Amino acid sequence: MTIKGKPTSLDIAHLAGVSQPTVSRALRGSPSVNRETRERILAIARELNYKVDKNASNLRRQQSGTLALLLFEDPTSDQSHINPFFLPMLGSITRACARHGQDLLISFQQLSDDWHADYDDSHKADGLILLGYGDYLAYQGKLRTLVEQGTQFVRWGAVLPDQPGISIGCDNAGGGALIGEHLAGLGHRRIAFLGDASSRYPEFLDRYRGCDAALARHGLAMDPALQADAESAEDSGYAAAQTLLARGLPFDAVFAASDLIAIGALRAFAEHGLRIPDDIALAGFDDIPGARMTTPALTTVVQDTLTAGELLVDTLMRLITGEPAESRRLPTALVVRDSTGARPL
Amino acid sequence: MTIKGKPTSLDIAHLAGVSQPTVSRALRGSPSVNRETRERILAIARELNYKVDKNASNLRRQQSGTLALLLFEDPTSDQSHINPFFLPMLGSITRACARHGQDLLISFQQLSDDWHADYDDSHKADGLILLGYGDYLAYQGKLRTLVEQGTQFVRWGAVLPDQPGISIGCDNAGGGALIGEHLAGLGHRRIAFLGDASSRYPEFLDRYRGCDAALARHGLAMDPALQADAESAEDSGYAAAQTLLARGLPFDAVFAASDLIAIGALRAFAEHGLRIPDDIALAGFDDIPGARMTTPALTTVVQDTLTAGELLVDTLMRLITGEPAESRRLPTALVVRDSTGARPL
DNA sequence: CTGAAAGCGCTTACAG
DNA sequence: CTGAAAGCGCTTACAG
Repeated sequence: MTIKGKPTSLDIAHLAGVSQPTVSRALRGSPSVNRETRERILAIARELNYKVDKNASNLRRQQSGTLALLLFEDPTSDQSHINPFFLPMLGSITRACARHGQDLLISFQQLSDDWHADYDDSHKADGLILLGYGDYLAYQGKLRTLVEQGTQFVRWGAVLPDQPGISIGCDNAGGGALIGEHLAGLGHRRIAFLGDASSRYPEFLDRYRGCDAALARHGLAMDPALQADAESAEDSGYAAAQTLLARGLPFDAVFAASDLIAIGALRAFAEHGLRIPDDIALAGFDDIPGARMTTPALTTVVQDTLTAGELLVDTLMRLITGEPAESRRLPTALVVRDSTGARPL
Repeated sequence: MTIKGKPTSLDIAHLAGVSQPTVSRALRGSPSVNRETRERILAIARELNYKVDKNASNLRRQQSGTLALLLFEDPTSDQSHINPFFLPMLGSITRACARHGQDLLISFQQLSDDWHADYDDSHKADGLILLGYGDYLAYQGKLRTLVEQGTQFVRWGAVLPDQPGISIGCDNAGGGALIGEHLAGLGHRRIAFLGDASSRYPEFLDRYRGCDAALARHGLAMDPALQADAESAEDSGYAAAQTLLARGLPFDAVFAASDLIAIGALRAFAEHGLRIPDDIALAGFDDIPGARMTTPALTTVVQDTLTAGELLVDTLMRLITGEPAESRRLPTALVVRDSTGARPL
């Protein structure tokens, strides 16, 4: 018997001398199929290299077996730039999906797009993973829409009390405290902050506050006059450092809200003849791959992106299957390198 | 009329007072639908936030409307590492897919997996994009299987004459020549090569040969005794540099087959007290984001990854729609930084 | 220009 | 343990 095109379960049924539904049951491991029958069917399926047609299966079961990953690009950066911080996360997300037998659709979005009403409605995905640094207020409304629509989603970002949906994030305040403790311990007093420390950027805000809290334990405090807005991009960090320098206020250390910002600031300081860490100590956040390669290498805070990716997928699957799920904060750790002058160069 | 769950085309048909097939035609912009009717239907669809069910549509049309991106991970590196070189390409691929109205499934694979028989057979994707540095011989057989199965695919990598399927790659020989010309022009004579320069790694081999050809124009040649195997990973580059140094042969410049290899080599040289570029000039290939951040910053060859991503998708779509398509080599350019000492530090 | 009919390849009650 | 039947939501000839 020759089969034109890809084999279907009906082809296998004919070859095995059973009905098509029996093939379906055998393939899905239903216990109500006779062992011999099942084995015969499986053997034939293997030989024909049969694969269940996902479209038919999904249509019938009214689910998609796929998750969608929406990566929000920084609208300011040129389109070739994806925050390298998300790279290892991407890896662990795809692996976690594979473990759950889910396919992963990936899509890059602008915060302004109407991504909130596509994947779910068209049955392309059972749930959404939202990834990206960005202006929180700009998309909070869309998150609310997702909740109203009953769309299942998890988001990487700051874990806030009043927030729509479930978020997985790192302990930003704790990470900020690590930096504050480190800098204060090195004897620095006037610590500048590069990054938007407002409720628009809650992750940065938490890092700022955490740092401030740590300083308080040393009788110090962050000075709002030493804060300059920046979003997580090199150019933005460069500009923020320029802004800070232009103010002419003294400072002896800088906490950049992300490594990308720190790298931009490094360039600005170099252009002004400022030596890091001799003149100014500089710390970042994220521990992106490039953080070890800068000169001097960046002191920073590492987040457990591998666990984060897995948790994101696991949590979304729980949501989809109706199991209880909750937001989570993951621990952070300090990575001391040369840019804070804590170890001999 | 209240609709339970997501609206279907039948819901819209009822509301519009037409048959369900007419709704389908109107939605797909069929010219044979009366303008008024179409507009009425579209208005209702918009209001209900109706989206065509992909599973049903794909099942009926016997296609998937999605492309699958298979990213091959370096089996030696720990699982958190994706070659950063592919990051901008990933971005341009997803954007190109969106332009073509295709969804993008992403999956990380080991070369050893049997990815060659899954996406296509289960109708999950209409075509495959294969991305990754790796041992070519290890998967050439699988490429052949894909061709035999009639699976549509494009691959990023060396463009070779006798190769199964279609490849998009950069002009590796041309890029290698740029490095050879640059190093010879700076007066270097004994140029080592870090990278597997065999037919297992045809991209590296082309870079090696291109460099050799450029040297020939200066009365020089690559010396096989100064070549050490490495695959594209930092650790592998570190090890290769150690191997090279252990041979005790003199050399004044090093061409690393990729930036990752160069970065590993940088570490090895530093440990041996060798200064770059004073003692040894070092050049890489790829211009990954980290290449500007090393100390000294890496001289390297940049590939047009943005165009590459687009071309990969465009070519695959041509294959799927049965239009003529062919392999292509994209131009490269030299990026001179500090590691070859060509400009004052 | 529109409708009635068929069918894509599955899964899942329902009988037996 | 297995089969006959229905149906998931579309698209596409085929009539009219």
